[in-house]
Amino acid sequence: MAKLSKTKALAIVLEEFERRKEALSFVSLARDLTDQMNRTTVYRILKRLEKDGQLHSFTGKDGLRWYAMNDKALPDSHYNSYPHFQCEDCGKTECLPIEVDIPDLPHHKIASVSLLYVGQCSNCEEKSAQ
Amino acid sequence: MAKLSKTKALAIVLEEFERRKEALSFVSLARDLTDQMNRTTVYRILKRLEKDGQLHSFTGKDGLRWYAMNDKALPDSHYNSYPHFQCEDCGKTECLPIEVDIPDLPHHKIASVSLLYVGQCSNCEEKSAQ
DNA sequence: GTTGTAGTTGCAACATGGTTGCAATATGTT
DNA sequence: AACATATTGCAACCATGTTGCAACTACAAC
Repeated sequence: MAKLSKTKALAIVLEEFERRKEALSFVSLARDLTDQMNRTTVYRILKRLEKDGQLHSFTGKDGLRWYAMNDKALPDSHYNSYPHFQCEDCGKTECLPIEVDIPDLPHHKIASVSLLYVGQCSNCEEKSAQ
Repeated sequence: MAKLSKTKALAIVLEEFERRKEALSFVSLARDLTDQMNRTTVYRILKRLEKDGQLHSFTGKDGLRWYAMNDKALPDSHYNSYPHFQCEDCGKTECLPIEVDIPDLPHHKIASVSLLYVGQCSNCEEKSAQ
């Protein structure tokens, strides 16, 4: 298994990530592409691309699964402690291109660390300040 | 609204947290208490206790909602950046009684930060080492 | 203790996210 | 072209979380 075929659906999903340049939830992506493919297909393409190392995934503040492109300049291991931001008003989610120094835990074997900042994006902050 | 009545169900839930001294997911708690109350009741009691400041909640690695008792010695604000650990083998989740220094983000108004370590608990590490 | 009100519970129903089995189809290799 | 393998659509399913409503319980005022 697991030889990545170049299908139309795969291309559409990848284009979507390249065009929008932001993290996308499975749910919203499936909704946006509903005319072009079945949501099961979206679901499986995301899994495939993640396994293939082109995307990484994380859990948003509401427990939804989000996906974003991997930066080819970074080693895979970077994504073991990759910080993200999610806006509590509009739900929009960003990858944060920063390194955060996370201390080790004694007596635990740590495989990965997820760090999610929750707050207002600049857009929503402006709106709510009016 | 929001005056906390001392009901039997509430007492049972609180006892469960005090007895087990660990984080509990809504799902497992509802399952464990299934003979004693309806899962909707568990669900609402957890919400109530969280609002009341006796519990805090967070999202586990699989997107499930977890609850744990607040340490009365700590200010509420502590729970805005409270780290947790979850075992990737057995799913067990712990509150980590440590402070992690999370850097501010420029151009973002941060309300809270969630930090989840994922790895093996000492129990599962032993098992898998055999 | 009786009464009244506000808060709580059970139940059934529902919404959503995520997942699988399977048959039909597309891809890529020889 | 023929074959093996990977991919897709569909329908079905499961789990988590959530709500509306009527019945009930806690509790404070009397």
